[in-house]
Amino acid sequence: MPLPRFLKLDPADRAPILDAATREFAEHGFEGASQNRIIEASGISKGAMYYYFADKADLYGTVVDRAVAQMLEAIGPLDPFDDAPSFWAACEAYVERATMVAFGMPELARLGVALSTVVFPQLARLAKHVYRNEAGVLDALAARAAAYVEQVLARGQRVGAVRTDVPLPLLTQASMGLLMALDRWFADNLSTTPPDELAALGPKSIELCRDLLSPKPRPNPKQKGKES
Amino acid sequence: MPLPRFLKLDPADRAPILDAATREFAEHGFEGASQNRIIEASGISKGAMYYYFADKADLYGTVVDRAVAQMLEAIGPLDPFDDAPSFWAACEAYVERATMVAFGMPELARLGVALSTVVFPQLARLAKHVYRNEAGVLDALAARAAAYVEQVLARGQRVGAVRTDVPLPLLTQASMGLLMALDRWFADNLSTTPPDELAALGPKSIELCRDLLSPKPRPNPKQKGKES
DNA sequence: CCATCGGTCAGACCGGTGGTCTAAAGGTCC
DNA sequence: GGACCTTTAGACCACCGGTCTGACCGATGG
Repeated sequence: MPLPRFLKLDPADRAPILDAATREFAEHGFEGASQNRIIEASGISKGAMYYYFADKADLYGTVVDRAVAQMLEAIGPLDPFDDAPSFWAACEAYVERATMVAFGMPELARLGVALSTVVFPQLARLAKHVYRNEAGVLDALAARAAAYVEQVLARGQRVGAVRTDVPLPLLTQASMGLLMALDRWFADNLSTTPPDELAALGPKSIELCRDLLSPKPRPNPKQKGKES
Repeated sequence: MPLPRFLKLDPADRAPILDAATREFAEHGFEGASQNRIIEASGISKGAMYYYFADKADLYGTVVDRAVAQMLEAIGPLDPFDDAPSFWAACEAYVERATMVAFGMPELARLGVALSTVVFPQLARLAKHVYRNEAGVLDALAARAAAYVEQVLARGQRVGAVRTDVPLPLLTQASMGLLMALDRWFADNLSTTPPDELAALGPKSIELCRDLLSPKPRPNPKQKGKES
């Protein structure tokens, strides 16, 4: 995303700029961040900044990309699986790892890339009407994540762990929405809920996902009478 | 939210200000909207504007409040119900009405208050790290909507339509996340999906909600072995 | 040896932003 | 008529993201 000149820079010269920008964006968000402050903090001139990056959104995109790459690398790939139970076990483990990573690098996470945003965003699209979309940066991120989740669900379908009676893209959106909400709830209630209760709720939330996503035996799709 | 002086104003004097602000916010979002343009369009002076409203966020909050009130009134209350099937029927009808309303007043909906945001937001909290939160305006909205959904779910629990094995606030968040995602998907795919397919998907999405929220018969919570 | 060249970058500058402030006008009471 | 409070106009402020001029630098070649 940055202008090619920036990539030709010595990494030791690149880092302070991205670090300063990361700090500023993490602290104030995109709109609230001051390009001028970043310039001052990174010790380069305004001319240099606009020589390396097209504009503020470009800088933000570069910063976010770096952070996401770091987080994804720290989380690692989905464990292998070959049937429905192992699929769900792999998902549970992945989410757990992602949570740990997010807690391990809170500044990165706060970059506008809360855990939920990295792993299952769609956030940008949701927010589009309210907030300005940082020149498509988050859209791209959301699309990437959606593609990833969709692929995971497709693999889940192949081993019979995920329902096939709903269009996959819709199921993907639904899953991301649910996961985001769950994630959010845990983040919000971490400090106010007793740890043992919280621990019990982890499996519960996986259960919610399974209830949503598992194939459902429907007696007769044509009939709709209520049976006690 | 506005300063009390504003409320003492003749409604005929209030309207043009709010109308101009609504138009500007709907078109450009909060950050993108220009206070100066609103002032110019509403025909008052800058001094008057800051005499009536504390700041931009205050004006935005007032505008949003009015729009939400209009939408909620247009949607109406949840139909009465007395058992699980009638509960789900009432929910389906409500969502359907909400959708119609949102389509009927797209400018209002686009105010930053997409349907999903009015009815099941939590959006603001999600987006907090990325975007600036318009001085708590959306937080308040989200809290109000969450309270409403939670109350509906509690009533659903009372008639046996909603599971009780998960803390209600968590279930509320989860529902809102799912509903938001579904709503979003429909909004996105409205133009590119054949109408008949879309019509078939409406009930499907209600089915997803039911799968998530219905009480689940669990054989034995202590045992965890996989049975083929 | 010097002129020129592209690449790099410093910082003055621009229009626009949200928000403040002064001072005058209007309304209403004694 | 004068005092007092409310309302209003718009100059003004600091800061914003972004542009642009021109200084500086190392490489090239005549």
